[in-house]
Amino acid sequence: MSRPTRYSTAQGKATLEYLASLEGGHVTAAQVAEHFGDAKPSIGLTTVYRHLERLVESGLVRKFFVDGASSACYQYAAGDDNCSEHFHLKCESCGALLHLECGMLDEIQRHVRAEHAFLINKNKMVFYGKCADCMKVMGGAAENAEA
Amino acid sequence: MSRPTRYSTAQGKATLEYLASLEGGHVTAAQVAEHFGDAKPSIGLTTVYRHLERLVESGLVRKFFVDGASSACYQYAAGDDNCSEHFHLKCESCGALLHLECGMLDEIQRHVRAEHAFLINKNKMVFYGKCADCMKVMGGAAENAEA
DNA sequence: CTATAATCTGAAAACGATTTTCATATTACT
DNA sequence: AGTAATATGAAAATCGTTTTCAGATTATAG
Repeated sequence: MSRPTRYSTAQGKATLEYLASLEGGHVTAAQVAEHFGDAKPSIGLTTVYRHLERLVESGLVRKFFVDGASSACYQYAAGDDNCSEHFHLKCESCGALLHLECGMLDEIQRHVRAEHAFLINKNKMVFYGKCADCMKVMGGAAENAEA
Repeated sequence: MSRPTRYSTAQGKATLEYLASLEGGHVTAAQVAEHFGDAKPSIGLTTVYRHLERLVESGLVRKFFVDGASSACYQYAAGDDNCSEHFHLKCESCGALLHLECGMLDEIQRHVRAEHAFLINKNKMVFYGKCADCMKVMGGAAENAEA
């Protein structure tokens, strides 16, 4: 039914390779298309979306939404190895998107599964809040300040 | 600068009261507008968005995005009382949006703050994964099935 | 109670991300 | 080669949200 394509295409490979080359970095569909603006196999935005969607389905790429950003973020998932312990923290004050390496999330997963009968997909975890720098700067009061 | 308005308006009150009447339920801006389609103080979508934004800023209402849903969700925040221990679980298989009452999230907050210098805003927490029913039905394999 | 200024309302237009359409090009398989 | 299946991408269509702007409402002064 949703058998992965039997066709190999230059654009598909290029897209995946580009994502993989980012070493954990995340990009939007538009950024991918822009990256291939001049490249040999130029890739249109429509096609980028199609490949990204496919890659997400196949588990090779992570897709997540960050409130504040207008478009989805895509990130190479490295076969789950360097990825399963790698989560996102979004600072609501300065807009920074930080990475969090923390085994504690496994405990949460275990707990929620055991006590609340829900199996968390850690890939999409995004926590919102305030980063260290912003905490220093604004003590604990103030609000606004989108980067 | 962002002084809350000194004006009281029928639409603003109606919007807040409607949210509050939902007892923890969440709605989209469109749903709010639709709800007031016939009502005495009919409220246009534009105005609904404006009031919701305001209510979110003032902390009376929670706003969160759920991947898969195309629009933002708004939920009465009840002055932080019945709300601070109330989080969301989104089943990626059946689409259900479940509620989670769990003190463990406080531990996470404490840990991430202490060890990772980041203060999590628990309001926006949304965990993705698979609900109990879907786990039963599909064992552990299959994928698709948006509700 | 009337005037005037500040604020609100909402229809319509603008926007921006994503999806769909569709004609064309590419690839797989015979 | 030849045909069918699949991929491509420009343009159009969607859809949620924001902006514009003229007209309505409310606050406050006089």
